[in-house]
Amino acid sequence: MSVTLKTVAKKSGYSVTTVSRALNGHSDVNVETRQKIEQVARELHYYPNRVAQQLVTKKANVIGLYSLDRETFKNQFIALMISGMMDEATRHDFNLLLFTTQRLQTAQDLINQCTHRGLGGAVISGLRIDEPLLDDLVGMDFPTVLIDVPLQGPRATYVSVDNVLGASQAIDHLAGLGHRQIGFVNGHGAAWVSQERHEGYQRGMQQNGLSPQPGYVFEGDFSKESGRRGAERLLKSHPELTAIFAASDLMAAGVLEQLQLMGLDVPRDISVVGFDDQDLCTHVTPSLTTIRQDMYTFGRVAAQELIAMVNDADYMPQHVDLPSVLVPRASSGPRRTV
Amino acid sequence: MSVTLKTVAKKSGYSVTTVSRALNGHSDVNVETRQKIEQVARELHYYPNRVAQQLVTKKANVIGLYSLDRETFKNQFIALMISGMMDEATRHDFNLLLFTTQRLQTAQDLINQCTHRGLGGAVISGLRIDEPLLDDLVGMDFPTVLIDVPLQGPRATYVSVDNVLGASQAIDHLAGLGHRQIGFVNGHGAAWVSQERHEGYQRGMQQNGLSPQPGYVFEGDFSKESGRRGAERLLKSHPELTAIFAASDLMAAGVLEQLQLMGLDVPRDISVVGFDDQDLCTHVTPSLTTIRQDMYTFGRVAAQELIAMVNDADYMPQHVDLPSVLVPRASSGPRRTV
DNA sequence: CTGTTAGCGCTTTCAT
DNA sequence: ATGAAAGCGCTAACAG
Repeated sequence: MSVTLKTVAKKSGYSVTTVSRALNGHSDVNVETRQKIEQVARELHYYPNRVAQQLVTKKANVIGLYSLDRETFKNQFIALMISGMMDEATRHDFNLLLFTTQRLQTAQDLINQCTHRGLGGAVISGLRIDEPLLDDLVGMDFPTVLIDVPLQGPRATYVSVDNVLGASQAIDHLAGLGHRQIGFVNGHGAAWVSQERHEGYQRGMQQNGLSPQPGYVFEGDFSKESGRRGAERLLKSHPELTAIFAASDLMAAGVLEQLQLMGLDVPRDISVVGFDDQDLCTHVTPSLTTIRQDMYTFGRVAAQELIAMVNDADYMPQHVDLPSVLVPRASSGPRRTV
Repeated sequence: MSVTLKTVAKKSGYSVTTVSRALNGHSDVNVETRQKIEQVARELHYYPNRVAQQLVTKKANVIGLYSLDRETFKNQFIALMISGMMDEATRHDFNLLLFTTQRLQTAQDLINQCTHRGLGGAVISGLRIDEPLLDDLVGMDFPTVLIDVPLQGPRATYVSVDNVLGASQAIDHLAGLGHRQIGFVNGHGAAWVSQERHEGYQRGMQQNGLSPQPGYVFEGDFSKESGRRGAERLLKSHPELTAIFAASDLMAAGVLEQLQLMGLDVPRDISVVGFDDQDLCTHVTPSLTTIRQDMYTFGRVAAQELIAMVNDADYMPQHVDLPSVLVPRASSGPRRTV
């Protein structure tokens, strides 16, 4: 049937053990022997059975990705992250398994599910801040990397940008253009990044000598529709606003749409800044100024940390704050001089 | 260490064999015995070791996705497809493994790589029409489902929309609006869909009594930039055009941008229709009329066919033509009456 | 340097 | 209805 170590052993005249060692590059094999064996293996199109390998070594060259928030699957966010993870996994000869579980039960169940499938560790994205499982995860002896949720432990870490900084960069940019009344359309509170960006908004305002009024803040849910509602609501109650910062590009696109519907010109009448730097920034009119976070690198770094943990039980995982950078485009401009 | 069948056997007082059968729902186990065993298993938080299971049964409840064209990873296309595959896989208790291999060697190597990793079958997306491996794939005894590449065999099939029809729908729509000079910005020729959509364009023109001039066709590469170039080139040589059909939304977005740059009003001066119905259709201004294909369903159907093949060696895979539907939006309108 | 032996965790004849 | 034994394909001591 399929060609196994035994087949190669028989054909080459060596024992299974020797063949195994030869093929795995152990040093205690005669050079000629190795060459002969490799030759035979090639002729036979031998591929090691990873399943059997895994069973005995208990080394799982597989990492998993739990993408909990199905909605994010619709945007580039997750696709780029997967792409980054795949690249990094390939580099280390790891495979990437995708999980669809919408809701994670207990940490222990998660870990069982993983280990018994031969997973060495998992990246978890889209976890809500109020998830009880979160606390349990720290103590467990199973490598995890969270995306955009703060968690640090001997076998757990997270990757994100400094969202406080990112948001304040947006405010700095707007303040630098002369804006003083700046509204904020935030994502929903169950996301850690929302809390952080909110703080960044406040801090940014204060740093620029502006007073962040509570009424300037609208809590959306990262959807485009909520961006529209946010813009409408904010401007209705605070017509003095000359700029709006949205916590995601998609919401910013909604803001843009609503403003134009209301007959306002962006950026002449009012400026808009988003967050993420997805492709849609260049599709909308005017093109969207935003705070860029590189999701591809998120994926790479997450996979990198995870694989390091899987490969070395003593590896101390590092939290990585990726850079957030302002990308100025056409949607932000100097404050309208009344 | 971890809890295995043996652990459950010991604790329950039965043999490993019986425990295995009980847990796998075999009928030759006393009801009480089963209940006791299940009870113990639950207490112990027992999870079967899938790796060991796989090794012995050789049944791999894992399907793979080869996404060959890294570029498509950046758009929703692949993300939605993965989402659909994940849902379908979960329904059947299958897992989804992602492969990053950019280039596939021979069909045999592909199959070896898969089977030795415990893959039951694979979905392949982004395969070029000139790939030599394509022909070999038909004869192999390894379940494959291709995306947008025609291939039919006892263990292989493909899913796509009827691209000829889809493209002709676009032309019908434009012709119905009175357009007679319709340009076509196509994707690169290495994609099967390009050939099909080109034919659909031609057929659509003929069906509407219009003569498709070769000069009305521009070959792009699915990128936004190529859409811009296409629009520029076509209009420079054929200013009589009153409509442009692009073989992807992204290219259509480029077309839109270029037209506006040239001072043309869409749809008053010229109409634009895209293909895919990605989110960007509603982000651009004016919103983009397009031919919708549901990538989520692509994924579901692909996984479904694949899993059917994996589970049943006699299953005759079906080619599935998903519907393509015209989604009218603001970028297409009646022909300008000169 | 090479081979023998054991065993990873599970399923599956084959007895009982 | 239950258990003993063999083996999936591989690696890892341990001898020699």
